Amino acid sequence: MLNSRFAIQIHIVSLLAISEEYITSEFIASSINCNAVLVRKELSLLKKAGLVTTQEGNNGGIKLIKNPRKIYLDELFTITYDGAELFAGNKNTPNPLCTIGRNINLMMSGINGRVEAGLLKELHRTSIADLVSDLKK
Amino acid sequence: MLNSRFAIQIHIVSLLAISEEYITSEFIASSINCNAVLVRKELSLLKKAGLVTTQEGNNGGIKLIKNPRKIYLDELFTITYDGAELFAGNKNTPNPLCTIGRNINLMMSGINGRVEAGLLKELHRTSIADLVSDLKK
DNA sequence: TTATCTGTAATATTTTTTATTACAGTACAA
DNA sequence: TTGTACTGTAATAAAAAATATTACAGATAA
Repeated sequence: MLNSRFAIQIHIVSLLAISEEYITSEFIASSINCNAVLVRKELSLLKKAGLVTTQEGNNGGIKLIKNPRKIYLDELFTITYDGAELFAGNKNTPNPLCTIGRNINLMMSGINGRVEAGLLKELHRTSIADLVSDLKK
Repeated sequence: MLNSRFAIQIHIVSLLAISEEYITSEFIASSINCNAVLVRKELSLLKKAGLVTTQEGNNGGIKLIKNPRKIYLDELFTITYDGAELFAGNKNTPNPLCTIGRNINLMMSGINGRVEAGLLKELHRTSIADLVSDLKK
């Protein structure tokens, strides 16, 4: 199973999408039920990507600045795992004296590429607005 | 990143596909460069799924019994991660008092379902025969 | 000027993954 | 019929990754 970062980002952005004003990272963390530092780390990436803005100091917090209709899940996925080669698997160096050992990393990298491209295409079909409108029905 | 089980299965089956006779789990493990017990665990699943046969005792080992042209990567993926909800992420129980907290698990489960279906479709486009014929070119 | 935020680093804890050890069961071959 | 070389699997240990905690500097509103 993947780590929870992608799920955390979706949670964060969904929560922001239904919130009118600034909400705090502690509030978000208590909704997710995880540590607020994890939330702030993801927020840092979301901010860098231009999805949210933050207000430091008293009564500060986080606010969504990108239209949730235009936030597709592939964007979040890319923000989370960019360049990670999620499906390539093994980190051990395979035996170069074996035909498969010599080639497996390239094979896996190819598989990873095709799979990831398909994945992003699928994720692009759903926006945060879709997700939160579903739950309002 | 995912664990290495999917990569290990692909490695195992590819190696078997280019081998004429029985090969041992130790030999496979040395090509992958991982512990032989991990290999045997995957082999146990591959055997259950009817892809390989094993011969115990001296001079024994493992042999492929399914045509590598008919072994598509989605089959291996399913054998490896069946029912794991790979993309659903977080295991913590989210806050049921929050609208998003109440709904996130269902949302993620839906996303997981769509993504996984697309993934399997993509993986079905590549067979083990494709993989090993590529590397022979 | 105090209380409440963000931002981030450093560290600790927990969980997952991988490796190791051990040994019973099988079968070939001398 | 006995030694050797396999599979199969359980139990445990070690390593790595994920998550949580603590700490504190900097910002800002009241």
